[in-house]
Amino acid sequence: MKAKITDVAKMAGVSIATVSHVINGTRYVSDNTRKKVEKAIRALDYSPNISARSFKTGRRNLIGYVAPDIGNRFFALILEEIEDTLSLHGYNLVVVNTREDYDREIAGLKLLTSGIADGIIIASTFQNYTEIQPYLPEDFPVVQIDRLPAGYVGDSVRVSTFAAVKAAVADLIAEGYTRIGYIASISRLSSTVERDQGYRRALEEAGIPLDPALVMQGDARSRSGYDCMKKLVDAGVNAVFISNSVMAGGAMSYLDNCGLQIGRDIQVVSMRDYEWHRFQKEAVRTIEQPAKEMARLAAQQVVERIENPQLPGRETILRPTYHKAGA
Amino acid sequence: MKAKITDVAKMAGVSIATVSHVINGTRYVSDNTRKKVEKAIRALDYSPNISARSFKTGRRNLIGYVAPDIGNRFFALILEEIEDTLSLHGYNLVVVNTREDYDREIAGLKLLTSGIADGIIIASTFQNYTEIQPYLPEDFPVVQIDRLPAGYVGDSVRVSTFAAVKAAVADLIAEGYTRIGYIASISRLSSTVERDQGYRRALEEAGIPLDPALVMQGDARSRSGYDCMKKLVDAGVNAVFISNSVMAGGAMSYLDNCGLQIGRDIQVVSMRDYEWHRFQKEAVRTIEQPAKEMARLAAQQVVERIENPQLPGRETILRPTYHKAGA
DNA sequence: TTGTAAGCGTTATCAG
DNA sequence: CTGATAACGCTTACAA
Repeated sequence: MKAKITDVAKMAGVSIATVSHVINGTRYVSDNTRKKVEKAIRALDYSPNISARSFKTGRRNLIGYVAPDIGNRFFALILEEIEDTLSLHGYNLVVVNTREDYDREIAGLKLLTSGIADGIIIASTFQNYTEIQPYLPEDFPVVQIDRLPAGYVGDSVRVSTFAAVKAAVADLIAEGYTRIGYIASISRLSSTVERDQGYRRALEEAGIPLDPALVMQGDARSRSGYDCMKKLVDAGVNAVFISNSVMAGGAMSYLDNCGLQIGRDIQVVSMRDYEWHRFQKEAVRTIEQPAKEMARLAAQQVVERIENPQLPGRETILRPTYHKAGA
Repeated sequence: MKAKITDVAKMAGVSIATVSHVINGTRYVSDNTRKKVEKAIRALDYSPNISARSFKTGRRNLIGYVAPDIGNRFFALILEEIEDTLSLHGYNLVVVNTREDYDREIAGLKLLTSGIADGIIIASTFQNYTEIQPYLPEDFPVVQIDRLPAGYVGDSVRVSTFAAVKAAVADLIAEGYTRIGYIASISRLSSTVERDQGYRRALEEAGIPLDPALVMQGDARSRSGYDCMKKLVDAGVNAVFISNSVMAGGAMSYLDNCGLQIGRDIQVVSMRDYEWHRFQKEAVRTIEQPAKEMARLAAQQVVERIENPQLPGRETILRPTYHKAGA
């Protein structure tokens, strides 16, 4: 039978209050008593019952990470960095993978907010904040990461890609490319919307009419990158902007299959959420998201919010970096 | 203020016991009372306090996943599949990333077993079970995955690669390749040891003496794959066996850099822990690990162990598949 | 410098 | 079929 605080108290000949205070360092205890208590703890191999403690204190030292696709290296990278940062602050990480599914996300939020977690970091699959708000108790510590549902006001960390996308597309135009295709990601996401706008604005400012045939709606998976690229090649593009790394993988796979060489036969600009494999490095132009940085900041932010609920909401916006030579 | 069970009981005009039983379906409740209770629950937007419940029951419905490197796609894949499987059974996943660090692994185990988790799935970085045994309370549900520390007896799920590695190397030999290099992974791991043996045995059975200059000790990271490949090329290999996907990425990167074409200038056989990117597919021979399958089985196994502690220990061994044409 | 005792919100054991 | 009520193990006023 696992030892409890009363056993320690009995053995050390003190009250349970004293034992508790020795453990938590929460009030002065004489050297002598402390030693007796510590000895008893060792002798009994005692460790506090975490469930009892969190029941009593209301804190579980657990943070939830609600991600749309853990299989996507971008979100896996964020996961890793969050875990790392949280462990520094004495928190552990509970992972919920929603697979871009509304119901799974809501179920996850319900669960996490029902007493499982002290706070949540979420990359929501919802477009509007009102759709998840009912499942986030008021004042529950939440940090939105990467994506920002419309109408949300509060803590968030994300990367603003509008300017970088616009500049990259403008750059293509300046070099004489005019038939510039675009493979978009899931349209309801704020991150997608921003990239849409960057693409459109660049064309607009150059006086190039938007050709709907060159805009492909992808679904953020590799397969759709492949399919969209195929259609764009058939439509005769000489350059393309791709909205995320996963689809870029698929798209480049297609280019490779039909012998088109990037940088020579076609220009490719892609968002880069994570490191690329070899081969892909040379000629592809990339807009790199500081994923780790984002994750670290988000983790710090939840912890701060938990430990100081009065803090005003903070919106952190990072900038991506454009690599014309590839990475 | 969040509603509690007493509020519901009061509103429905029943005892808290009845409310509890309605919620948990743990004893018969008349239709009438049930409806009253359910109505009150909705009206008050009540949900049970999970902390109180787990304090009382001693169950937290949380499983720990202790992985050596979440950044490695292999372990990320396993993570994803574990999460998926566990959620089916009503469990959530707590992730601890040890980064192949002894201290982090021990700290993680201490934490998880101290009341955080009901069970643990672990790919240990330790060679011997005796080193972690002190941190795993007797009868604590544990499933070892992928790696099997020496001396461990109990639940485990892994892939046996000895036969496949031996066959693949023998195949190279049969085709006339004799200078076959080997890039090994972290030597203390059971998974590495098995592959070592497969490689050695194949040479042995063909009567080829082992040339130490052709055996490189890697560290499971991409960089070391690159460096080891360089040395092997300098040593004049015409084929190579690589012990994991991550190092294979680095190794192939080197081959690419110096213009050596796989399948023509050099044969490459590699363990394949996860999907490859394009380009790498064609000529590389792979030994594919059923990572997802392994993860699913491990998750099911912890749950079974938790729900039926009497169950005899079960060791599950899966077989990899050899793809001579690549994937 | 330390002890006493009141809860925290459930579940589960009795009784009825 | 339902209700009282005693735990569960800890933290934290309040007392001394």
